[in-house]
Amino acid sequence: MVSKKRRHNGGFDGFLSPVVPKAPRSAHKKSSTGSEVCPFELLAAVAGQLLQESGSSVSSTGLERKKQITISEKCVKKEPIEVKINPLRLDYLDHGCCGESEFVPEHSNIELKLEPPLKDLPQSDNDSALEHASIVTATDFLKEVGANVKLEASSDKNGIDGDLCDANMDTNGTKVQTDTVEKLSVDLTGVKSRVNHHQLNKSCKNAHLPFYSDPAPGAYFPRHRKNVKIGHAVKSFDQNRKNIYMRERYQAEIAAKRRKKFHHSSKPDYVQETSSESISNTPKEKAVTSSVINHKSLFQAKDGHVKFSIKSFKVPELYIEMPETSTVGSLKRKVVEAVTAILGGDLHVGVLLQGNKIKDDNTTLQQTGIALNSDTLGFILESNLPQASHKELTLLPTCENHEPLPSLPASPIMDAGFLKPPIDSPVATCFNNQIENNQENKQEPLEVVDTKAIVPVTPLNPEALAIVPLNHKVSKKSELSQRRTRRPFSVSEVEALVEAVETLGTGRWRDVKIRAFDDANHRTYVDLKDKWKTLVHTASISPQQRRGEPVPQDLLDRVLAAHSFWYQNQSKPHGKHQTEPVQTQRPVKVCSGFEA
DNA sequence: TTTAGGG
DNA sequence: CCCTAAA
Repeated sequence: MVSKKRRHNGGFDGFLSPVVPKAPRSAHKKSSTGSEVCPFELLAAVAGQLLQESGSSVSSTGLERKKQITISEKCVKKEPIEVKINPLRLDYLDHGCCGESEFVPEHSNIELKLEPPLKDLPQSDNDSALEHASIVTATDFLKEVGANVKLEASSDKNGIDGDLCDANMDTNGTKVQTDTVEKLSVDLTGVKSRVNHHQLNKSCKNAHLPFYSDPAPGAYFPRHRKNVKIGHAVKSFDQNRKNIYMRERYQAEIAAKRRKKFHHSSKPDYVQETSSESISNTPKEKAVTSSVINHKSLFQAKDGHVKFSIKSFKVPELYIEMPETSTVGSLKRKVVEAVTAILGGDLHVGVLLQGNKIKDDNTTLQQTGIALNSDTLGFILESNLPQASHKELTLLPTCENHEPLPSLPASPIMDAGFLKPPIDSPVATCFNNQIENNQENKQEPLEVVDTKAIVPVTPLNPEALAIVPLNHKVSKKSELSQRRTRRPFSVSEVEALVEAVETLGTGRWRDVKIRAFDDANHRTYVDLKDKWKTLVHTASISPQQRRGEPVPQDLLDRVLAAHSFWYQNQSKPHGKHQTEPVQTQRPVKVCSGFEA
């Protein structure tokens, strides 16, 4: 590093300033390295201890567990263990008991995610430990909600369906409902386990999410305020599947950051995004690219009104043809393009009931039976087909449900990934927020859907179409989550940059931007700063090592001169008139491959 | 939001 | 280009 910096000044015969170390303005250099602990180790440790505790007695306190988990989260920045729960209470529905295939309105969401690096991780030493780890997380999570959770771990994979619902009541008499069937997948290097959260029906007083079969008695985690049994089964799944990641906050941050990137852009690209996706029972799509996102729709019926909460849409079938020699990256782009093309235009939504598309837009919800077949209701995005059309939206108006949905997660963010629900049927409907975020996947992570963004639109007037604009954004959204396309600086841009830096210096990128790239929305001051950095580097290496469009040597010379000059006169923003002596002193070299 | 640097 | 700690 040091040598690198010196190099910048070295080799330049113009102004050789004594290498005055620039006062680091930021000290983030190594802040977060080294001390981190392998997430896996943490998991294993935590799990191990828990196992012990649970095995020996019920003495371990929730606090202890929590603490440990907290620690791991802290240490493992990149592979956080996120747990989130969104308890909701509904008073309208009274389901009998929950069969797995039964669709149950979503009252709460339990989301859990373990995201260990699939690779690079030391082989886990103890499968069960890992498995427990995941359970623990869930437990902890539930605990926070004030629920008493009992978990039984099982290593067998069947038994997933059992009585999922016993009701549950916390000691405080608070009902905990988890009608959301959650599927959790955890891939722990070699250990593949899957955790399933089953629905807890509110109607039931005691919700039990039992862990089916369990060879390990020690896998019991009592000691919580409420009783919730969560079924757990170990299963293997393909590598692409990643874990569900749930921390809203985390994602929100990321999303926010993403947006930041475009703050210079004249258009509000980051506006809203909706996600594309669909709901359950739509006929299976086999398109290679079909990015089926998890869909899940909340369906509520109450006093003559119907509420819909669409969390995701299924993207229409897409066909993409590419030569075998195409790169995965190109495939991804292709998919994005295809999806964008569909979403880019006017938005059309198709309503599916029991797999059949409802074409008569004038039919009432009541007539279609939607109110009674909520579990087979689905929505699908459609391309600009003549037939489809906004009419479909009238559907919403019909239901007149203005009421904001209860407690929908503020930002149910989910990434669409390539996730093939093991069961591709109605049951899938119950899965909630499954997230697949695997870069290796060819599936393009479609943006998440914010239920709130959609649902509110319900109104009975053209307003509904107001969503359309959002959708436009949607298409951009997918772009947002991507790396900006590379746009090499042209020689003229370089020249403008050099010119600006010569006069403004190297510590006022904002000004440089305004001065020379004010109209170039795609060039942020950070970009300019970066470009300058590369220019300095380029200028200090031999021409043979340079790549890309060659930059005139004279420009590079000016770069070095300016760099040198400002380097020694660093932090002298004021001298408004500091002519760049650089120019003057600049050794006019004719290009040549000197350098060194 | 900007700056400054590492990735 | 991206990501982010600092300022």
